[in-house]
Amino acid sequence: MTQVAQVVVDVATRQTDQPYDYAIPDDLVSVVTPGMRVVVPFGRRRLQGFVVGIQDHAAFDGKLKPIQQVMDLEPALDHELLALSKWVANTTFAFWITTMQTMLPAAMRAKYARLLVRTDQFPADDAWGRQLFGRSQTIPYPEDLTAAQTKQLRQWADQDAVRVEYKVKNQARAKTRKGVHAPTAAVLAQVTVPNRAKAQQKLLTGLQQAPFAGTLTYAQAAQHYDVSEATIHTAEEAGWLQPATLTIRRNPLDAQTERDAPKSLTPDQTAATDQFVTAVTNKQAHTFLLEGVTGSGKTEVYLQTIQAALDQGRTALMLVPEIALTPQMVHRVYARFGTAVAVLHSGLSDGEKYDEWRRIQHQQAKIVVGARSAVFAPLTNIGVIIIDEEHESSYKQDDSPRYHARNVALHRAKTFHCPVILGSATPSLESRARAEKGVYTLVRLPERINERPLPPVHIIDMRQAGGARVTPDFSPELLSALENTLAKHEQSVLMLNRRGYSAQAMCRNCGWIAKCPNCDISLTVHLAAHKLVCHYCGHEAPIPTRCPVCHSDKIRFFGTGTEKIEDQLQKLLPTARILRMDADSTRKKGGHARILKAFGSGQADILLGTQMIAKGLDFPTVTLVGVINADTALGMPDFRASERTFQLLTQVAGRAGRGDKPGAVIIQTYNPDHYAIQLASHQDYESFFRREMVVRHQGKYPPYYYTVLLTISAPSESVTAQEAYRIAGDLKPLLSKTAIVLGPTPRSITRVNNRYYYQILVKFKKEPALGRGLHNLLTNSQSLAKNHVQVAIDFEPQQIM
DNA sequence: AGCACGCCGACT
DNA sequence: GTCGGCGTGCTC
Repeated sequence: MTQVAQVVVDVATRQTDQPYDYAIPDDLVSVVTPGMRVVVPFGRRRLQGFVVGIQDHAAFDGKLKPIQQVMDLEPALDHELLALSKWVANTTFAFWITTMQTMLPAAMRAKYARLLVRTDQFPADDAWGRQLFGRSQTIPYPEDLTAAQTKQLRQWADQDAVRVEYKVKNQARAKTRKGVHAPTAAVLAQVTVPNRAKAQQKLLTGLQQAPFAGTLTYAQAAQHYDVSEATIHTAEEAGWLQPATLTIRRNPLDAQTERDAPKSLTPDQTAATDQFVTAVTNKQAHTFLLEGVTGSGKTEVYLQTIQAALDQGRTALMLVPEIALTPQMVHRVYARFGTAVAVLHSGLSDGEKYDEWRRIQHQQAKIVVGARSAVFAPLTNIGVIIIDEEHESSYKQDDSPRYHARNVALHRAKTFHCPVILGSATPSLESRARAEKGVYTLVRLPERINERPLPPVHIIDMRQAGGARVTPDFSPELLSALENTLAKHEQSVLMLNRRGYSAQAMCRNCGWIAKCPNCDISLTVHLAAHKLVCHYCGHEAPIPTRCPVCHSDKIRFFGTGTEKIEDQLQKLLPTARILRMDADSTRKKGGHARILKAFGSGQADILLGTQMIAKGLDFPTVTLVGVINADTALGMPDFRASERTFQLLTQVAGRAGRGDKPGAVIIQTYNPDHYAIQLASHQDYESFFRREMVVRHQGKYPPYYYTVLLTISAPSESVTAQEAYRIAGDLKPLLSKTAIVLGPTPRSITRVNNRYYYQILVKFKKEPALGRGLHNLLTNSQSLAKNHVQVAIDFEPQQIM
């Protein structure tokens, strides 16, 4: 009886998004397991694929090709993750292969090499052929061949003089070090070393007096016995130490971290922890919404709940926004749980991520802390899942697979029968509304632990301040507050809401504006690099000295970029040391942490930056927080604009005066009466929630309605529009009367990278047939592929623009 | 995604 | 007459 494996192949297209049947060779029958990565022939290529099932009969009635090799000794995805990958693919309209790849560390994603091999038929006298191959039998397939060369190769291929081979490479490799096994006393007793070999003798007596167990690396052994690594090597050559290969963890975290003990809890914290622990113990797949202001001690509640899960022999998963995954935060978890913690964040190299992933898979790590993708950590027996700052939009991935970590967490929790804790000072409306309906249990931590009052918040009306303003961007109030803070040798943080406010180059004479040739958007001026950059496609151009239209030399810059604000500020406060933190200054690896560290150690007086400084920043030394333009987000045509503004301002306001000195917050705005700004200044989440719910109800938006955004794009605008209308037309008959279809409309920036984008937004309450319908619509649509049309489906999009 | 098969314009 | 353009269709 032949065994047949169903394999999903590494080709992410709609046509190939299905399992293919492969014969399992006899010698692999006992090895091949669902969840394993295998190499299979596909057409004339060789590809990586995932085994998703094993059967004794093929559904395919052609000749089956055999699996070529297995890439794993144990399945890369266990049963739970395999099923989860299928579920995520279905619910996010992604390809199955894409969701499976997403679950693995980057180092485990296949790399393909195309090789050219010459046979003994290969003509020895051909000049180009000799140059091409040199002495090698196999070479990488040559790039950029001329037409004549391609033809020559094809001819040789026909004559069996050359053949093309495909190789699947697995880059994942544990890092190893040379080491030695512990020798037995019996072996040591028999060793003789010459008298003059002082180092050897020292090592030998050392080993006899203080033997070690297991294995040590060369370096460890050398240090331990105070000899050189060469001495260890010599002993190994002499044969009385046995060589060993040790797997090294690339990311050895500060092993010296001092362990801390659980802190005593306030009555509120105790009540919350008790509820969570009960749910862990009773294996309830229940969701809690932990609503607690900044400084109310949510983290301690998390840590003690995790401890309870560990005590019951279970594991824990804790998600944190990437930006909040700071060394301080990570340190806190280590201090409590030591090496049982694995951390997954973007600062790790691929190799380090792979090591952490393996530690989790091998159950050496019981607690996983990480950003969005850590929700797929290969934990088994999960006892609790925590999502901190649950309102953060970064939990939703904005390219395929467009999953929301919160939804994935809820699904895994059901599988493991464990509770989910969603924590936030400003919960998303979706979550807070579910708590209102009793779907989630609302748990509150209303008080700050040290009862430190919230800093006073001043709202500056920038419409009024017009005449008095020192510069267009600084009100007198903000400037004098900055001066005072500087005089007191205290630190300030200034936030600039950059969206839509980047510096542009314009001709004062004719009004010409530098635009991107590939996108419908103006280029942004980067003074430091002295060039124009498109933030959408990355196109770069030099800053012109003369206008290309009227040839005048009156090119000026306008708009408010962080760079420009920094210049203004430096002129206004010549003695201030200003540190700028934005996408440009943090691009390099670790740039973010480096800037924060410099500021934390007092190397600057003012930290100027974009939204990223509102989050993951915790410096007790900061006494003034200024927001230069609070309301740029409010002008966005997005129903979440108010929610975002409220969350951001509430968060920023919580940053001032965390230490002993009182703080102050100054918010400059053109909408001083807007409820999001008013309520944020009072940190009044509950009122904001009630108010915003009314708005959402009237607008038929989440949480009252679900949304699905279809984005249709193609290189031709007419094709894009035509397909968008066709899709909208096909969609409407599938929907009930309560559903609303908006669009198609061109996206606000219609052309990006020479593709045109149209959108359709569907709002609905309950459409059981919609998911299936959308799938069918795309699978059956032949015209799409033909016209290079791409359709992206985003369930519950975070950005609608 | 690749890769091949297949049917129409500018070259040896 | 052939080379080669990229439209169309398949990969277990």
